[in-house]
Amino acid sequence: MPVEWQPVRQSRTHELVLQTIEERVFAGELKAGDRLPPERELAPVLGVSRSALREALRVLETIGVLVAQPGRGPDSGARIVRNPDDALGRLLRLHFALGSYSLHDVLEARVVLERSSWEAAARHARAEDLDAAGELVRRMGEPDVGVAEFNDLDTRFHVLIAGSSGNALTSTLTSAVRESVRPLILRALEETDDWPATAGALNAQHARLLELVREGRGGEAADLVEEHIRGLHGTLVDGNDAP
Amino acid sequence: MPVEWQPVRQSRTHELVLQTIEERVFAGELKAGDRLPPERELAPVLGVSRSALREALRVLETIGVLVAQPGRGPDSGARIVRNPDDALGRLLRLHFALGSYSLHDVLEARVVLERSSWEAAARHARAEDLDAAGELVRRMGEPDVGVAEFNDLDTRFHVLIAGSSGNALTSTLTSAVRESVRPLILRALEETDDWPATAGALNAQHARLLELVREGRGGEAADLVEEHIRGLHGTLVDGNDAP
DNA sequence: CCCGGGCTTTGGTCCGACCACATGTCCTGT
DNA sequence: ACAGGACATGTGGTCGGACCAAAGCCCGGG
Repeated sequence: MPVEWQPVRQSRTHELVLQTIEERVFAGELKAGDRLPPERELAPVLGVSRSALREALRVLETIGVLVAQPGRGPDSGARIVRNPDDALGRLLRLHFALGSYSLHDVLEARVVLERSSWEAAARHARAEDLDAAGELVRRMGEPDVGVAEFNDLDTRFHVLIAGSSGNALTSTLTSAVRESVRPLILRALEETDDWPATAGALNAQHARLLELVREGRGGEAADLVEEHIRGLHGTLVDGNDAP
Repeated sequence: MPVEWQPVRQSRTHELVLQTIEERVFAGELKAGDRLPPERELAPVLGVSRSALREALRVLETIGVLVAQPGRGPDSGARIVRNPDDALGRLLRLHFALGSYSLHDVLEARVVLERSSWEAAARHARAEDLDAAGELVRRMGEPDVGVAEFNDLDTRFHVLIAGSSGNALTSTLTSAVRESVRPLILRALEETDDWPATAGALNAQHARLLELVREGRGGEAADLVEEHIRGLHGTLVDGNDAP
């Protein structure tokens, strides 16, 4: 089998900086909560300019492993954090907009991830999460709720359940995937003929889902959430088509 | 319900630049393949310094929607691309190293994603992909294959099937999740007592999986791949524990 | 016609300076 | 002694200018 060659072009210094910082993370020398030295100190230590260092830090920031704050005091400077959700959300949103993924792809991924989430939630969800979800359902059921607010509450509902499943990774993925189609779903809901009826039907499924989870019937919840998602996505118009 | 407040701090100009570029992507004005104006032109147009613009471009680059090349000619400059895999892989790798996700989370996510991939592959996979996968299995079956190479081939095997499932998103996610535990799996394999036996057992499952896909028996393939993954992850030692 | 060297364009890097802001510090007035 | 405010300090954020390296383009010489 022919060996796969790939370009080396590792000349860019900010990538080298990035690599050394990543290595310290992999080695466990940098943990969440740790602070990096100030840019003006770290740059000469690494032998690079402040600009190059800053670009590396910016990369880490967009990945969600670093935040930076100016000023003085214990919270200032660059700190290692764990915030993958925003980063993953932006990534998927942009790539979905660029057509890297078709609507069909997103639908199937949502089904797979949420089936798993609901099944796990039926086993592990804490009562307070379910209560919060119930509150969201109650609010979605009020007659004066608008399309935009409904979409927002629906997102939070699904993300909340994913979070209560006890699996941080599938929770993050679920959230990001749901976010990536949020504008599409919003547009579809806005074009609904009979909005109150649609909202009522969707929310009835929400209530039933929550009920199933409360009773620990994960399998049925998984089936219902699949139906729920497929039904909603069926009304969406695809702006993209997979390459 | 209390309204959720969140800090505004939108002062950083590179984020504003990022926002305007993202808007053009969402509006469809920037598509894959398009080229951005040179930095020295674009920066004054946007009313920012070149540094701030560059940091925004760096963000887009780490998300995998932009590549930049110096020089002259049709391939030079900053171009919009669609390459989410590397970005997502780096993101998950770092966050796994930071302990954002436990090994259990990754295991469950792998199971869910790959079950779906194999089921879909049994329906959609092209013959050439299966032939390539067969070649990988053949190579993994040779007695002289080392641990590192086996790990590499195994990764490519699973990623190849995910790619042949016809779903770009689950393929990307599968690949990224598999990559995030690559070093862990490598270490586990290195500590195996009877390496040839382990390799043989794992590869027998690979061969059987491929056979099932060729025969279109997706459900059985899904079950077997779940067993395959759970078996392997059972030998891993967790360096992280979910927070 | 070919070919080779210089030119232009482009991103990559570096340096020095300044800005905004939050905090610490110290001085002063009561 | 205490409180309040003015000042110093440290941090990331921004800016402008300069130079470097590489990849194509162009033109002149053979």
